[in-house]
Amino acid sequence: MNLRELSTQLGLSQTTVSRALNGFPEVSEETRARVRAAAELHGYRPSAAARRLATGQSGTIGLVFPGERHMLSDLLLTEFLGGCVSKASELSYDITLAMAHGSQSEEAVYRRAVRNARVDAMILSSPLISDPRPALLRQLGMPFIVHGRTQSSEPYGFLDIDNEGAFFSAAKLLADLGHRRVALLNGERHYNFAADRERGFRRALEGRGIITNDPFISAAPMVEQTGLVQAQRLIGLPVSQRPTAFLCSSIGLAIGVKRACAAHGLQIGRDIALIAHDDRIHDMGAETFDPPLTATQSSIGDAGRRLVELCVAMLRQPDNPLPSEVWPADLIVRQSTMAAPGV
Amino acid sequence: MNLRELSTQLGLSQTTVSRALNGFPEVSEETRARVRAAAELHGYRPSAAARRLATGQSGTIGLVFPGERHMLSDLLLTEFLGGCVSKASELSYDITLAMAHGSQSEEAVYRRAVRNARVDAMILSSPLISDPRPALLRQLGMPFIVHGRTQSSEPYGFLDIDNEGAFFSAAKLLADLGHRRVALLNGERHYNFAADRERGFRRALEGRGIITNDPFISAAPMVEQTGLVQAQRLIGLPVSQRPTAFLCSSIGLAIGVKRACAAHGLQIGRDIALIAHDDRIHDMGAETFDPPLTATQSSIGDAGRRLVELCVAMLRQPDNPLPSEVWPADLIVRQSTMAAPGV
DNA sequence: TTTTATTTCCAAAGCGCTTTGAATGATTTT
DNA sequence: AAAATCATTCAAAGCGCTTTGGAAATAAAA
Repeated sequence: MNLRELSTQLGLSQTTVSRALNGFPEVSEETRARVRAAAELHGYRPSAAARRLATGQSGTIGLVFPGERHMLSDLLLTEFLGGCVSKASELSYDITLAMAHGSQSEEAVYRRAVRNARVDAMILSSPLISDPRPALLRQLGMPFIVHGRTQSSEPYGFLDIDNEGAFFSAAKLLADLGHRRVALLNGERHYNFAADRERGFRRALEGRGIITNDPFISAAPMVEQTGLVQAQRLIGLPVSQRPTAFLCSSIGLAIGVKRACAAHGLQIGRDIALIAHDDRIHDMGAETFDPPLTATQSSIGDAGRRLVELCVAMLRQPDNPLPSEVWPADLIVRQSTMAAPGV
Repeated sequence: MNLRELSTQLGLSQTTVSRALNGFPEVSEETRARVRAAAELHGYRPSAAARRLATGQSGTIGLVFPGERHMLSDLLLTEFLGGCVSKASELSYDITLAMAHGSQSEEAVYRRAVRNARVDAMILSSPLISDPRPALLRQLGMPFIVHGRTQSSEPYGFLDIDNEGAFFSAAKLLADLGHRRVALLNGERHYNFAADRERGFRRALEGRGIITNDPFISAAPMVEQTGLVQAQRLIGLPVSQRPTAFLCSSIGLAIGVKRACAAHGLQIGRDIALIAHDDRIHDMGAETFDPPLTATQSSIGDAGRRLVELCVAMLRQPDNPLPSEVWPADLIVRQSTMAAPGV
């Protein structure tokens, strides 16, 4: 059942039926109701393909799959994707994934996506401090929104969490608890979020005479293995020099830290204080950690949902100012933090 | 630059240009070359939307995001998705994700996907032993291919690995090594792959007087936590009754088993034999396990790639017989297996 | 009553491609 | 030389929707 059939059925023109169905004002409520009823009755569904051709909109948002892994570590990716897809479904948008393949550069992926015009907009994730993608997409005329922020002179829409503030609060808590040697297990340095977190960390501790030397800061993929290795290295230091507290950029890292502690007979929350950022990954909640983990938290799934929402809003009202949301990441104090030994 | 412009440029009809570009035989090689050159020169890209409308094909393959988590555990999902997307890119197909949202049943998701006709075909993953989806999609007239198999009387295309054979070989190896108490840590029972694996396991051990009692078989989400809990339970048994070997359906489970062993001072490859199925997840290779893990292996990423390939082939040649590929999962013996104690 | 808005609806022109059915000219065959 | 065959090319009809620019009918204003 297509539009023509439906309209002849109703004795109306395609124009009127189309407008009735799409909520245009210049059609009387009475006929609108009639049209709606008939559409419902005959199970009429407009053809996505025809609409796309006519409007030039594809009803699709693109997402580039990270080529190198642990770029967005896998668990984060799934959770984020889940959020995007679920909100997109609600708004009857599609999410399509692209990926750099073979020898193709990532830039080529974006160029191809734009050329083929199969997506109306793109979501950029894991932006680097200095990321070429916003400039590229703007130049190509493809609308986009960034999950996170980047150092860029040109304007762009984004949704980010307050990484600096979160890590400032967390580090400050540790300082207030009397910790004087605090380690930061962070993500890789070229990511903007990692830089923000380190800045918050330093701002809270510096000027208090608290050591924030390089050996106490790691910047590496945020996986358990990294946490284990780095914590082992730090715990292996002489007792008077080793950190009494760890601040981790992910729960995965925290798991590694815990294992390293266990291997040394140290208990989290008694011998070592531990705070991690909690992205609210399914089945990896800070509250189910043992002991329950003090954490800065912000749901990456919700971020995905909201990004899609913002993206669609951008497409529908292109004249609105670009979105720029910064979500707080509240510090939830649980049992993994305690006063520094000897305080 | 669209087809009309290009064709007037060339002094040819749209028909000829279209056919030249799409490799139809009834156009001379000379004009084909001319057309190609001109298209290249002007950077002509056919409009996906127009093509979709004209052909009724969307150039898109759909994948339904598992609503409940650990259905396809997250890491597997990412790896699988990565494979699908990478091959789809090569074939210039798109992958779009759908998802059950809110109160919607999963069936509704499929129905909606079909109604909206935004995908040409779908890939079904993680089929249950008795799965309603193949019947549903066939009835709705949506082409599909299954990653795995299911108990179904009606025909369907699929790509699966030889789960039964793999677990038969693995269990047989353990038996040959003299193990008499072997535990199976499997995925949840309603999944077809889990049933296949259990069957292979039993076939290898039964009739050899080897215990395959229920207490030695677990069927639960294939995550580390499950491995830890189940192994702790089993290792907690009196020494004369506890298993001397574990067969795991995933490396995640194996990690849990190893942790349980470590807690009991048991060493994999010396005190306890361990074999796991290795889906070749990035950064989780059996060969980097400590000790290197004896494993049945088959890349889930490659499976994703191949499924897309088969799917596209199905669409292009609808008259070909339905694909039915079963990949072997070779048993690679490494250092985690040894003769049973006292043999 | 005539004029002017206002509301409601319509015909027709795209959107850019594929594909059917036919025409043209060149080549063979009779 | 006429008829038949083949290799190329083309004009035109969709695909199913949106949207422009009126037109008809009704209501309000003069």
